Amino acid sequence: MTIGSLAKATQTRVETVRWYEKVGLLPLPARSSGNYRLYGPEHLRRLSFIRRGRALGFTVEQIRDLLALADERERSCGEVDTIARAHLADVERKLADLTRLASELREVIGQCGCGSVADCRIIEALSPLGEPA
Amino acid sequence: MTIGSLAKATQTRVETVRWYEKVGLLPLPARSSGNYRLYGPEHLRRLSFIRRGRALGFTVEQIRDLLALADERERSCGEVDTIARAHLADVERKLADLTRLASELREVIGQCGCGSVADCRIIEALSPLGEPA
DNA sequence: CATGCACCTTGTAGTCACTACAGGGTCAAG
DNA sequence: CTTGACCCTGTAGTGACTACAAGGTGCATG
Repeated sequence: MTIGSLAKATQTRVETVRWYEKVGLLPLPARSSGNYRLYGPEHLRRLSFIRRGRALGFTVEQIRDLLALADERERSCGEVDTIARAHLADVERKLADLTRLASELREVIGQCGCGSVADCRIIEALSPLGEPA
Repeated sequence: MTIGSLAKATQTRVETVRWYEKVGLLPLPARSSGNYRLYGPEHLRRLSFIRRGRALGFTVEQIRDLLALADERERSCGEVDTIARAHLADVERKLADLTRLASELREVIGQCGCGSVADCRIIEALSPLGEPA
């Protein structure tokens, strides 16, 4: 399959596929007589793995590690577990931050009577030292 | 005050203060005889505004808009409200995404019996088409 | 056979909000 | 007079792509 079909099959942009190749996540594919990249089912599997990992929020470096581990099939799964748990902890931290942030924002917005900027509560809330300008 | 004191007072890095100046969020300060930047209370107020906005997750562009609006004090506060509500909607979307993601991750991790990679559920969960490698 | 069009190629530069130097200058204390 | 903390400008790097520019390939249609 060409890069276009591979991209479509994995919901990826063509440029992104080439970028994964450049940073070494995808192995170099065969080339056609006209120098087009030609991919097989192996590439499709690997790219699917990468995309699923990205959708779960793993960084490219984490995915690189996971791919390397996945290739050593007899090895213990402990490191995989460690990476995944570290990532979950990260996500949970972000979740807590965002939750706090959303409630602060809701509070700020709720106070806006939508009069003039001079007595806008939102602007005031952003200016802890007094009026701006 | 010098850039260092301003930075300390607003919990900002010196480089970041200079960067805000470069992108036009902070007005050019006076200079000392030795070419040091010299800031007054006006700069402190403005930088506090910027930092509080960033802490609430507004983008630099949104803050630029908010600052411009804050300077027109007789204007209606509607646009400020619009920006803030758009941002809240954004945050709530991210929150929903992260929540879904965390529960997916927890599920994947929960299934890991920590045997060998060959039958690791985490790796399997990342490979929707079958085994990787 | 020529033309058009979709697709492919390489390479470079841009995004966002900083961060990290390198290579120097300034200032106050000891 | 030297040390050390601070300051200056400018450039390059971060992550994970995205967006071209300038050109080549492959196939269908006239």
